[in-house]
Amino acid sequence: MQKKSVSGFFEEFLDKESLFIDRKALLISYMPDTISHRDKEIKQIASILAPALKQEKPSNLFIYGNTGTGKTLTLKHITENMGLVAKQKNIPLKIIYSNCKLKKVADTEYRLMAHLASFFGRSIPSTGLPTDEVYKAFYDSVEKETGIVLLVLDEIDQLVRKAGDNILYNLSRINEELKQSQITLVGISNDTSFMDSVDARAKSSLSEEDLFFPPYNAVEMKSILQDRAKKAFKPGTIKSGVLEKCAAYTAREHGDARKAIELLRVAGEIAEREGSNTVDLQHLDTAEDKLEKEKIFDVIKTQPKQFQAVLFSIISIKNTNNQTYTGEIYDFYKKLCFKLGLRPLTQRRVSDIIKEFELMGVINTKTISKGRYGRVRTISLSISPSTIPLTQKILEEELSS
DNA sequence: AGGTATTCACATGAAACTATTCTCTGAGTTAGG
DNA sequence: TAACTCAGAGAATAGTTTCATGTGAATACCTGT
Repeated sequence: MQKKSVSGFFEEFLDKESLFIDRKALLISYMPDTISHRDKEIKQIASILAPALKQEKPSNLFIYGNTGTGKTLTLKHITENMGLVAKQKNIPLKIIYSNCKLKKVADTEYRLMAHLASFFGRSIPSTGLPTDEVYKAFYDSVEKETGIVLLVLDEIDQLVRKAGDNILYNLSRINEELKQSQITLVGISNDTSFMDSVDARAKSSLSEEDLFFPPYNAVEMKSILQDRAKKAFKPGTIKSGVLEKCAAYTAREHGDARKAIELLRVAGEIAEREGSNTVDLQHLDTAEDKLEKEKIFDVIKTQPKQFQAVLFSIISIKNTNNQTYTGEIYDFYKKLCFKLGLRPLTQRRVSDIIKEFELMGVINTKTISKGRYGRVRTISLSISPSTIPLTQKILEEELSS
């Protein structure tokens, strides 16, 4: 009996037509062949980098723009093409792409250099060597390369924030010493004001050209979504209004196309699981909800206990009143630690943890001055109210385990 | 009334410390010739 | 004597603590009218 119903389920599953033609087109890793609404930027970047094909060193380039504005995609597109041309015409051109945000890969000076050296076939231990040794290894291998080296550092702001701006300075100085080859640095940054914080010396030697990627507006976003949807879904499966809403929602936030596409994918998956043969607005709403929950649960599960305790404190206080301050949270947190037998951290540290939660997008903070009554950081949750009780419950479980 | 000075409650920064992970080096040990 | 083992020195990193300094505006306190 049971067996039959299960096999029936599978048969039905196979019979059921999928909504997707190609789900891959909605994944973050997907590389479309053409990039829409970035013609101007593509042309500019290409003309800046083109000298590399003539064995002349292109200017260093910095690209700014919010997440999901197509910076990385555009640059990958261009460098891939350049690499192809170079290969065809036998031009020595080495393109290195490195994402500085990846933990344990390239997020410190040492690791970045080690990672870069690994592109030249040098393997460097993850620790134990002095940093200048690693620099030398990288320098040596670049020197052997003889030609132009295009060094693309994605999310370079993360690296500089963590490791200081002398990395930029050092990198720019390597060029002066290189005889056989030259490095061109292409930095990609999500933080628009990032260059302001960089040391003037490094800035003058590095930031020779820069380019800003504006966020997509709702119209552009819609056309991007349409392109992707055409590739990913069968014709006619998307109800009218879905793409519009998806575009409007994300354009309002930050013009983050990545998020819009992910939203669309999840909506599609939900619709398919429900056995619906169209994706409609209701699926989009569910998807939005689901993504938010996933984000928060992911944060909770991956953070250490101290972080969980702080978040739990924030949520617990938020339940009773709407505005909280660091001090109030810290008091609650200390009591909580006592109850849990946890050694409480200093307020200084908790203050940082709260800031990190903001970066993760779980809370919103704003520092305001209340005059005589001090300067405080007001904290509010950026989770939708419906998720809060569940979040609290999960936190409680995590903490007591 | 108008202007300065204080003061609160943290925020923010810098440096130093702790613990852990990893490499490298050289002394001591072992086994085979 | 060559190969092996193993402790100790040195590095990098994450996560924190300690100490120091900064901050914005509501109040307190003057001052001269």
